[in-house]
Amino acid sequence: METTRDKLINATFDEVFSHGYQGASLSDILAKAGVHKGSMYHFFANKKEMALAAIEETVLNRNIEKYRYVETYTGGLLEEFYTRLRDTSERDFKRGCPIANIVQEMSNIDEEFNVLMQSIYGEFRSNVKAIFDKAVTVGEMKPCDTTKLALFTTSTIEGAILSAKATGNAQDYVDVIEELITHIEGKR
Amino acid sequence: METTRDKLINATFDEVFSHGYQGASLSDILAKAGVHKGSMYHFFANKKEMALAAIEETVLNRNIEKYRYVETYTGGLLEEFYTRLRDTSERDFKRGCPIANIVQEMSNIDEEFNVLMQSIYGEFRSNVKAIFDKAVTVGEMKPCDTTKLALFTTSTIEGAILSAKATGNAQDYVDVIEELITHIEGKR
DNA sequence: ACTAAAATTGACTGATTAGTCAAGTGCTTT
DNA sequence: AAAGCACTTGACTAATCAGTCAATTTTAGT
Repeated sequence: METTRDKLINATFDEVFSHGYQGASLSDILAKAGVHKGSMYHFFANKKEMALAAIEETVLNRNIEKYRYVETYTGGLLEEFYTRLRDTSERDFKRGCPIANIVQEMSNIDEEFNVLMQSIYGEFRSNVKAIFDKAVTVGEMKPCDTTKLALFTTSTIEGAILSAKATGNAQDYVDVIEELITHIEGKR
Repeated sequence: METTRDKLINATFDEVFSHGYQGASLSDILAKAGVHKGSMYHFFANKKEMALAAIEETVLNRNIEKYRYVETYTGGLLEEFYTRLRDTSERDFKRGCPIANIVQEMSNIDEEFNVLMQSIYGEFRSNVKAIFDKAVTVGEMKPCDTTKLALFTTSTIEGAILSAKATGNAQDYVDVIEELITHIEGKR
């Protein structure tokens, strides 16, 4: 069952993803969630705390499943990584990447957002690094500076999503990803 | 001499760069510019038109100089491109890339912003493509799909700036750029 | 069934928002 | 010097913003 708090978290994440934090209207969130203002202030101190909770919890939940395969998978780890990278079915190129959006909008404005996004972004990077590290361990890849490769990979992925958002053309994402994969393959 | 309109354009660009379009306060812009509200509405129909003008004109002015070297330069074009890429002295990693910021914030919200950013982003890409094209022409680089290489390059640059903004570490930008240059060098 | 706590309701506040406008200033042209 | 136009001034409006709160209902524990 979706509790009142869940409704608020989901509506907030969606609204912030669409309009940014500053552009997110509290009344719109409440209308979307079907929750009254007083109820919201019962669960959250203010708009900011609710938004921070929405981002943290939503991203956390998604990532738990997203990178589970790395631990269980034994063979063809990089291929699996590529396949997931190529998969555009769950990407929303109109809205872009929720993490990147918030980083761009809030990192230099608000310290609490900055801290949260630093942690989320760092986690993203270390998840990718873990894939490369494992690929090296199991012999799928020659030893290399996986920290820098993960930084390069995550940066390029975010850039690819941005390009597709800027042009309105999902193919841009695909093209960048293919070139990125070629680059990573050069390390084998 | 800095006209009233110039003051408004500059203050608007700076304020939008810092706080985003939606987060930009008209009163703050006016205070920063030292211009009264009525004056502003004499030059611009509304906040949005002023912001669009500020972005377009500022970016236009900067790009006119930024890529002039491509036409005049004859030898070591790629090296010059790398040097400029490596130069972080004019980058503001706290605020990130003004273009990317606006794309992220506004492309999916407002059609006028979308059109403008699509044009600016397209120009960025074709400027980079022109460098690779010329490099191929003068024999600095083997013939290749310069359209896709330019897409990859611009995407990765934007991703690099985002990474540095997310972590607050300018070195991230430098590291990504070095890997990017290595990748481009592979095409020679 | 009774009590207490948790959750909900919705009207209200004060601040801030973008935008309007009538009156006034000052430069330019004749 | 007179007229006309570009520009400036700052008070004003209406809407929206986040946030408050006392009263009420619902739920849970005994």
